[in-house]
Amino acid sequence: MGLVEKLGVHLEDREQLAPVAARILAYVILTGKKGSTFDDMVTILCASKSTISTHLNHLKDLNKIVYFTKTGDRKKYFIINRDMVFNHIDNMVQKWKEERDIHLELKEYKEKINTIENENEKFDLTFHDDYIKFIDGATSSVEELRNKLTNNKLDI
Amino acid sequence: MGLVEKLGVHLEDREQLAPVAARILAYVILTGKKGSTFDDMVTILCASKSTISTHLNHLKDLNKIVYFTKTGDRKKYFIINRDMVFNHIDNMVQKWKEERDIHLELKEYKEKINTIENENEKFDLTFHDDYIKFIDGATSSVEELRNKLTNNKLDI
DNA sequence: CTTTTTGTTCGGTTTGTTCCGAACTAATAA
DNA sequence: TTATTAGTTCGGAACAAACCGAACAAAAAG
Repeated sequence: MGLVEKLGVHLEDREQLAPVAARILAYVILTGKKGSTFDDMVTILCASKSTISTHLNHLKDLNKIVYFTKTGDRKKYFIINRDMVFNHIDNMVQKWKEERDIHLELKEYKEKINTIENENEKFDLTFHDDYIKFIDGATSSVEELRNKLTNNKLDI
Repeated sequence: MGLVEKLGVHLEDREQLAPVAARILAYVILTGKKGSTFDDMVTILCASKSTISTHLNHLKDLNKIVYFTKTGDRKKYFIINRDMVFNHIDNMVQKWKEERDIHLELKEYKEKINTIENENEKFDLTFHDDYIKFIDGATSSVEELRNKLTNNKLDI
């Protein structure tokens, strides 16, 4: 499946995962609700058991995947965590918040310097204001969207 | 300056830069419009000339920084590119577009499988629909915001 | 024409990441 | 009890990234 590779490359970048970890996630997404087992992944992704084990636990720790079991079957069937979309949004918003705090801190620092510095070396603060304005707008619109998605989910 | 470190750590993560490259960007941001020179950075960031040279050129290639010169002075004075906010937004939107395409491709693939698979193994497509809906909403609101910021800039 | 300033380029070391194999565990099956 | 299944843990190999120092270049200054 070329799709595993294509999606894998994308996830590697977006989720900051090691190559095999990204392939696992891609494969789990492509396999869907019937679930993928440890052995499937060892075979299909051509990776060692230790590598699969490590990354699988890592992905579980990151809440990217969950698993179900079948009675009388010791295997774990891994599927993506349906909350991944929401976690993704929440992480994004969280990072924006941190970014906003840093810009506020920078602005504060520069304002302090500005009071003692001579006129033509004064800092231009519009950069930080623009950024903060952007973050505020982006955050509120994305959060609004998140709520809309939550409501849609409840409708089903 | 602890702020260089704090901002540096943040930029390292957000812009995917090497430690020293992120410190350079942080220092340039904190120095403001009076500009930072090559030698300033070698001294203050405690890095070798080769390291500063490489990363400085890299940041220039990435359009993160620009420089001005003074007549009768060979030094280059580096400042951040004022378009960094817009480039950041554009990159984000670009990545979202790529993500959207992948979700469409995945959905297409799963729809094809669904026609031949038995009922209880059918793929659930709402995941991709949710994601695409999220990306569309996020993109349009962020682009609207971008336009607002552009207009504000013209007002000055 | 030699020295200084302002960098660049190259080779190598250090550091960190990613993956593998081999040995292990814990549970079930024979 | 022994074998098999389903994984985990550890040590290290292979590779990649980040940084440094030394040698070099190009322009201006002395």
